[in-house]
Amino acid sequence: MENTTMIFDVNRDPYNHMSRMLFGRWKPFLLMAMVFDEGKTNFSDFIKQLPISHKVLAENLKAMEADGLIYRTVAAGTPPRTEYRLTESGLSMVPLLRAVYDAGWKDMTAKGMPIDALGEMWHGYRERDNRLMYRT
Amino acid sequence: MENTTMIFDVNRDPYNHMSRMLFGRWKPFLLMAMVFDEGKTNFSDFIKQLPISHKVLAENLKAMEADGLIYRTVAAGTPPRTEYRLTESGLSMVPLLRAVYDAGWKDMTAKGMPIDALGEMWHGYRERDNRLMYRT
DNA sequence: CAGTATCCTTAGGGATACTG
DNA sequence: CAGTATCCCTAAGGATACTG
Repeated sequence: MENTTMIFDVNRDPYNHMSRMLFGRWKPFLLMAMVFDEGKTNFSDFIKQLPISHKVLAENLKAMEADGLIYRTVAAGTPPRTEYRLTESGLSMVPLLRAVYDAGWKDMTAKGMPIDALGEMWHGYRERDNRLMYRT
Repeated sequence: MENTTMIFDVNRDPYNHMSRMLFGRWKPFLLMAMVFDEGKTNFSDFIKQLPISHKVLAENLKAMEADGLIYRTVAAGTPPRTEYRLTESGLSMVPLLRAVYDAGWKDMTAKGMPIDALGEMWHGYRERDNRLMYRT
């Protein structure tokens, strides 16, 4: 066969798919928040737990919904309450997230890098203290 | 305890550490290239296999060296040959990369999204064909 | 061959204010 | 409460040319 110029299309690659769908700056936290809240979290609870803006939160939740990781329910009332829950697909990503967190935790520890204490609470590396984990 | 304003420092979080160190646009490919080349790859071999610019490649390799994932050797000669190899630490990341690739491959397949054929060759989902995988 | 050096474009995120 | 709408800023990456 002669010279071929066939090259990678990185945009059709599973790594990039996962980076986009699951490993942005906020998505692992949003997903894990739903796990720790026993499956449902409302909009303002995300805000209380993370230094994220409304805009970025809304964007991320929309993308995750479009990717089939979560779904949204609105309970009527005044004011109405919107809850976000994990789908089966979203739940299936948890072990992978934990594996990534574990590898990162070990690498940072080995290198003597400081690790956020609240993150450790979220992930079971430190005892949870809800007085610290929620802004009121 | 009264109201506390303690919040996350996402920059001290293992997810972000891993995203930065291992999951950029190119790093999984650079790392896997070294695995498939039996541990050593020289600068231009990366260029031949990926649509990456010299500048971005150099930046990524430097960062990976600083993070202890790879190391560099220069063999004297005309021209000199520079080889990059995985460290123990870099090699230890391979199972995690495979797990992420697998999850992404399955998710994309389930959703009917097209997957890059060359990437599949790299990851053992399709038989390797070096005539396709190298630009000459 | 194995890089630097410049310059440019874009996506992701941040701050703030407004609305049903 | 649960979002939109604006505007801004920076970091990652791309194109191209140059060098020991």
